[in-house]
Amino acid sequence: MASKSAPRATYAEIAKTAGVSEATVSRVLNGDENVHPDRTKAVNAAVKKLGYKKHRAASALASGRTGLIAVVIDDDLSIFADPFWATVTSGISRVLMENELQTLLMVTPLESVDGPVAHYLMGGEVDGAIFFQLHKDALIKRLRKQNLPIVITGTPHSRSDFPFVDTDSFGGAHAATKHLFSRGCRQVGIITGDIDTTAGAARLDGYNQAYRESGHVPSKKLIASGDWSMESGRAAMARLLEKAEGIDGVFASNDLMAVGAMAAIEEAGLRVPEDIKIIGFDDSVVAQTARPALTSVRQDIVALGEAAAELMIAQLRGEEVQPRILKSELVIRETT
Amino acid sequence: MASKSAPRATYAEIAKTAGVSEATVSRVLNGDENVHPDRTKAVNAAVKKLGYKKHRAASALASGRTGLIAVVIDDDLSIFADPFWATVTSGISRVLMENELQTLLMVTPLESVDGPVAHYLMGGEVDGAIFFQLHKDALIKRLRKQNLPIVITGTPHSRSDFPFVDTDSFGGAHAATKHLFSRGCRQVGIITGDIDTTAGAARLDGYNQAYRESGHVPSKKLIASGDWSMESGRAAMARLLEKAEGIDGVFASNDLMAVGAMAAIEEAGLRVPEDIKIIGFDDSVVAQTARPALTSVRQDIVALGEAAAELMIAQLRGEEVQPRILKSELVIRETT
DNA sequence: CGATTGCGCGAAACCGCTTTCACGAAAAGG
DNA sequence: CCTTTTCGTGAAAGCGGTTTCGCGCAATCG
Repeated sequence: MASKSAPRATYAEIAKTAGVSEATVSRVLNGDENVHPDRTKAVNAAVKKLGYKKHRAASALASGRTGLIAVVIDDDLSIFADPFWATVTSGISRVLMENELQTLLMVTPLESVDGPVAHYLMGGEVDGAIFFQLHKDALIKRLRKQNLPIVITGTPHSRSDFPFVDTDSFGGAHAATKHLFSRGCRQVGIITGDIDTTAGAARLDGYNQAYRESGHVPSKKLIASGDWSMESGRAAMARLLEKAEGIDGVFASNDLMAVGAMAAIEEAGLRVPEDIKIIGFDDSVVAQTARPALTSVRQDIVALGEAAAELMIAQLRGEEVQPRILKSELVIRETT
Repeated sequence: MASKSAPRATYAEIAKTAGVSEATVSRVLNGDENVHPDRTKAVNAAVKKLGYKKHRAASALASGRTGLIAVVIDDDLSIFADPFWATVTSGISRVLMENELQTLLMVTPLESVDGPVAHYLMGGEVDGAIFFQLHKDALIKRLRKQNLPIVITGTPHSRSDFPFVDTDSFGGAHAATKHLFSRGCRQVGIITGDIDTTAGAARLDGYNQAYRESGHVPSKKLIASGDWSMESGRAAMARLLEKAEGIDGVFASNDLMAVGAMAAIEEAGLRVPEDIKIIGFDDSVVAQTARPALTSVRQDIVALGEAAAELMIAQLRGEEVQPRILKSELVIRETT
């Protein structure tokens, strides 16, 4: 199909022009210490002169290392439309590239432990896999058993020792809630995300903790559950307005729900932030485009991706790795 | 590193259990017609029995086909945070996977014609490349010359015969502008995107065309330029309000600028849609979260990705391909 | 100073699949 | 019935690196 205009250089040529054996070329190109400096120099010179680039497939075949890291999004397409994941991915990609690794993107529900993706991952086609939005971890366990380096983005449900990276949801929610109190709110409600997700649960925990520290007890009436969507935020806020009289502050577990809540408040004839103050989570575009602009908990999403990639690379090097939790930060705008 | 618990099956074993030669196994597995049905059956049975999966690297080395398609985003990380590109990518990924191809993601500025990415692409590491957000096409031309199948997402600047896919920007802008007139607007302005981009120019053209069809001539005062950002939309709208008295409708070339414009209108003490009607482009999340909810031109972004992948696959098959322009559609909400 | 150790290096096997080549058998032609 | 094609097939030569193995040589030891 693709005819190569410039027939790429091979070890054979490098070996010849450098006056060494192919074995030595390989040693130099793979950073083997035990090569005489002179030869190393000769090889490097030949490499540069010939504009040599290693042939991945050949290298992979011989060494078993493909130089490919899969980024697996265990969901259908829609999830990837969330800028969050795209941003994480770009962070991953950058770090991987710097380390001579390529990012293989797989957006697909991981139905079964032996679906096509599973086979792909277990078939040694990649050197490691980074998971987003993991639903069940049966597959992961299998992969782990095969010594496939794994990193999970987001806190996994099971208490297993999977390497993972995540934002400090608890801390962010805690800070947000505290900020609402410090701004004079007395009755602070929360709109939770899907409680089955670890992030949803952690944000609720952070809220509860901050509430207790303020010396009060959060009434059940102040807690309304959503599912991360704008519409669910609007509905949850409507319920709060009805049940929790005197509510004057709301921590929404993500920006989309916060915007929904703002709509509900407006519909009820109240004003943000005068009557009710609002904080979101994620500091996404919608936080910035909302009017009034939404105070939100920012996570450094690119850094999250970078951390994931770094954890992967550490594993590839055979190092032991610890989960990494990234700090979050409150960005104060006009809704508080 | 990764010790394989189950040492994968090879052609040798399949050949033995099927009672044929490795060559025949290869033929069957690659869809060669000239194999006796009996042997084909035997091979397929053996494959299933042994749970065989082809070893990509080996296959790639021998055949020169890697099964990898690069998705190259010629920009820094930030661009990928735009849900637009992520969504396109997910569409691409889905179609590629269905065709046994994998998506290799490369997010990086394509500085030069012989940067690392360029070499990577020219080095036969991938079977094809799909480009986003292409800045200059020197590299593309080179790749094309090497017979590397290429697809560009978005309309390329040069009139070259690159296969590309795009949304009908002209048509969308045209429909949006017409809609504003039909809603009773008399003085319809436009906030353009970056005019140097083909999309920016096409949207302006569509606006002009619709204006002329309405029997009027668009005054220069009604045209303000932005750069796709919310802030630029706000500034552009402020200028329009100042210069173009009587303006009662605005087509913003994307949603972000539309939202910025709405903010400016509100700041000026006017109301949307009563005083000024607004239409955006993209139908992104912000269009849905804006209050009032923004009327916008929707493009089927996933389909755009799918079309890109299909064009790639067609080229891989050696077929001639035509550019593909996808229809856009007006989604009417509360701002018109 | 002979024996042992260790270092640097090349020969060659190998990774798993693809593809060319040539050969025997069956089909077609005379 | 014999020759010429056609068809199906296996043997074997790669594809381009990596890695094991063992050899010569110099440094170290007793």
